[in-house]
Amino acid sequence: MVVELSAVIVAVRDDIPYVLTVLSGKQPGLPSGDFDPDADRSLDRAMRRWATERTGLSLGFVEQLYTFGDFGRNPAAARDGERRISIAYLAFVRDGEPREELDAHWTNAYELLPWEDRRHGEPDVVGEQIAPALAAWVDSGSDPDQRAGRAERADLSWGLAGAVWDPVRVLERYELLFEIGLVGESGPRASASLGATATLDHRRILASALGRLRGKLSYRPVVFELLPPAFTLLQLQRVVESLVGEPMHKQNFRRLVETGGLVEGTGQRADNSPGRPAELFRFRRDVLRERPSPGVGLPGRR
Amino acid sequence: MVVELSAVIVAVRDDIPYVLTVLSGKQPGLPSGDFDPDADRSLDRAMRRWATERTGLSLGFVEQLYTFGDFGRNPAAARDGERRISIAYLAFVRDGEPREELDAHWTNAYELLPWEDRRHGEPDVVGEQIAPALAAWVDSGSDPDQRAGRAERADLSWGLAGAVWDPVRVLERYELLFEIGLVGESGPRASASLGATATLDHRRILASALGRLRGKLSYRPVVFELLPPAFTLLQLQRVVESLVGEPMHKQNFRRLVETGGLVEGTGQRADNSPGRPAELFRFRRDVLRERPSPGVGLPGRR
DNA sequence: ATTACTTGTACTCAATCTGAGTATATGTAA
DNA sequence: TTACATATACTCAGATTGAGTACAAGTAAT
Repeated sequence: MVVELSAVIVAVRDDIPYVLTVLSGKQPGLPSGDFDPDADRSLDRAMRRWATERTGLSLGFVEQLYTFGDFGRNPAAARDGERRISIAYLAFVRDGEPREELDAHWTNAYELLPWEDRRHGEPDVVGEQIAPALAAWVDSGSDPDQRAGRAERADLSWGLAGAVWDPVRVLERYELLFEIGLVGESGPRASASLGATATLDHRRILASALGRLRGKLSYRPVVFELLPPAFTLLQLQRVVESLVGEPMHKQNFRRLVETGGLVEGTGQRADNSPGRPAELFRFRRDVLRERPSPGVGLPGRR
Repeated sequence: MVVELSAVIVAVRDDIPYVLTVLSGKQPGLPSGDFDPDADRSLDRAMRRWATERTGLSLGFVEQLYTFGDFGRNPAAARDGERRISIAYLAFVRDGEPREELDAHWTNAYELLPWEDRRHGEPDVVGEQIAPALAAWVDSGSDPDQRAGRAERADLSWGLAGAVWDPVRVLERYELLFEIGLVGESGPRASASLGATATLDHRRILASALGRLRGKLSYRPVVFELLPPAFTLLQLQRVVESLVGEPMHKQNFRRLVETGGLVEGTGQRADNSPGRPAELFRFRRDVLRERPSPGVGLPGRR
């Protein structure tokens, strides 16, 4: 059995979350490579070494995401009878570093998962294509029980029919679209408004990365690994919003991070801004010992 | 490379969280088996089938935990030059089911990780053995920077020196004990008050399972998978406490789950109790559509 | 029958947190 | 000097939380 490592390397720039992709054939895919147990003593170590060698980037936060091993989902592998499991990692790169490296590019994560960006309201795809397709899928259930089950699943993951939109359920949403045939991992099923496609199930891996990341934001101060050491509160807010995919109340956000002890002002101020110059803040490490799970909480999460 | 599946199968009975263990040689270990890609199309499927066959239990909630592949940590594997990675799963079994099966036993999780049970205050091991050992380790740092780093790590994970005890950081704590040589995965380093040992790094897997489980409790209604369909509020509270390892305020807990819409009363009442009979409640599924992340929140998590 | 004891359930109260604003400050560019 | 843009301070009502007090409804002992 071949064990493969793949990485979702994330950077935020200009309010857009980017993932590092490489071109494999005609489609973009996540950087990945086979794990060689003779070269590295542990998976985590292999991941770090290999990612830095391959991309030239220095990773900040790194976390193992999930191990994928579904031979039914990878048509190519199934055909060749290849046995391959893929261990996915999530890693952050600080803004400033992102640059084109080797054959790698930075791809807007929301180009691959367009329905996840709700900063400017619900994207049109949801109402125009996704919701109708979900409704049809629900109705096509064979008996009332199955239809009820399908309706609940659709409503919960997509926040329909009075249910709440949960930014964290990225994977659930993707899986559902995949199941009803709205997104394919390659081939003709793809439609532009449903996002660019990627090799194999790399979009699925991205979905699980985005979900994990969003969840983590609210109880671990991981955003700061994506920001320069000093930043304005608006910069911080924009990065959070870009990741969570939802807008936040500016004054309350400020209060949250300031009185929450997550940041502290450096005396300096940013100069490049259009309006009144903002004070530069830095992450306040001491918050870790004061609060068990400090994060920038998603709005309305209850 | 051999891919192995292992499972942390959890059940709660009499306010004690149990994990299913099998005897491998002289020590208990988690049930595990090699993954055969020809028998199962996906890892998750393999896990379910294999666990039910092997243990005769029907699993409720199942979630992939982590993939371990550190050849340095498994002395036996290193000696034989064996290349083996292990994909760990967390699974729940409802109370009522737990019974001895085949060669399997239910082991009190806190026998393996005694310092994690703080329901009756901080266990003596912490003050008597762990804290001093940590202090010694901090002091033995080669330079002030290293000592400061060590102190921060020790304080944060163990809630020392004014830091807060975070029930979720189970794995961090175990890793630290392992690093400073206080717990060994086998061999003479073991001391009774530091918990029973288990094969290979199975205690480490258990630690990551307990951490994940504790975290999950607060934002997903997973406890109910461990309880019978109808339960009293005190039963529910005791199960949560046993998993989180901390006591909770009874009246507030009741308010939390009742006004939080997590449960609803069945008209019936329990009869077996010593005092006034309690009403039986059931999980209220509708809460899922009302709130994005309903859980029984850990106390004081902020 | 009464009392002690046990557990369940309702309610209070102050402190804190949250969502949604209004108001004012301090820059740059026309 | 005036727009305009962003930053930051402050208000206020409603909800949530932590910590109790009080009372209800059973069983077992006297």
